[in-house]
Amino acid sequence: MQAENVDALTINEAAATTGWSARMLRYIESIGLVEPRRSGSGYRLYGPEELQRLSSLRELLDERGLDLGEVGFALRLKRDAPTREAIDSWLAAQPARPEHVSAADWLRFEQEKHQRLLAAAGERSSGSATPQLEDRSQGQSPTKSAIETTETA
Amino acid sequence: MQAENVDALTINEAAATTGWSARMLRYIESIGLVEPRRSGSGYRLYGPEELQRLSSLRELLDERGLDLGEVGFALRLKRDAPTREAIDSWLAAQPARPEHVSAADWLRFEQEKHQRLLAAAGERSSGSATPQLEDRSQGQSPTKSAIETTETA
DNA sequence: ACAACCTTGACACAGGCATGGTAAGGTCTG
DNA sequence: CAGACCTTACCATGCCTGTGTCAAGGTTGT
Repeated sequence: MQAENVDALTINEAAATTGWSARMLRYIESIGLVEPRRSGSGYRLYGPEELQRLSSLRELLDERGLDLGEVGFALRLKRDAPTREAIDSWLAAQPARPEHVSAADWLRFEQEKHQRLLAAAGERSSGSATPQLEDRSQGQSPTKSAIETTETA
Repeated sequence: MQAENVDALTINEAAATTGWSARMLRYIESIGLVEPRRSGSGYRLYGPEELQRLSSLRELLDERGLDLGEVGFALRLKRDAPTREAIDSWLAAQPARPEHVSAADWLRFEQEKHQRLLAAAGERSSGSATPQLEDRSQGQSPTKSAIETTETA
């Protein structure tokens, strides 16, 4: 059979044209990033799409500083909607507390949310933790609220 | 000074309520996933938002099987639009090429698309509202996340 | 003043990632 | 058929991650 590999390269040819080593091409396949089809006798056959993918994969790593695991993660994420949403929701809470919300209000809101967490987390540790840095003072310091990270300006 | 830490826990208290060890809280901070503010004397102060974030971070790892690097990657992705687009474009080529399109044609199309992306990425940096993940202000597509974007625009 | 807390820094260690190499054995082609 | 190519499987290496622990030294509340 010599016609099955039209438009496809074997592993060393693919390596030569994409800049990966044959070893790495096998590795990349093993982690699910590229899946070349196989010839009848088991040879890997890299078609244009695989070659394209491998080239841009290389750019991703070289120019963007990613690693294979990260790309693989993105790939998995693309397929796994629940995890994707979980991540999105985590990210949503992450860097930007809305600037226009007063820190105090926002904090109160968040605290409420967190209260449940604390309760759920259990107070089995209530005696041991010696919470001596608790909110014992409610005096309004003339400056601003306890959180100065937000300029609230 | 005892008023600066209103509504905030020190590291061991935070550890007790979030299920992480103090050691890990420092590590998590070192990789940029959570940034507690500091007291005047340098103590870490974990407010409700940090506690919330730490708790859901734990869920992400325990229930979703992620690791810190992956979450950190998602976070970086949220902030780095060019890389996000590069990944999106890579993913676009990934799972589903319409079976009826000749690989050669498809490759040509992808290359073209890639060209545009590169061009666009080059002259970005003056762009205004870099679209954030949760930035569904006028959402027209329901669940759009960092890695989902590329349905053949 | 003293215990209990906090800080940074370091050593350690298991496991995973990214690579290369090598060996034993099929496949293809001149 | 022989040589060049492919396959899988294993061993090795260097670096990174996640985690603990210990040390020397500030901070804090009673």
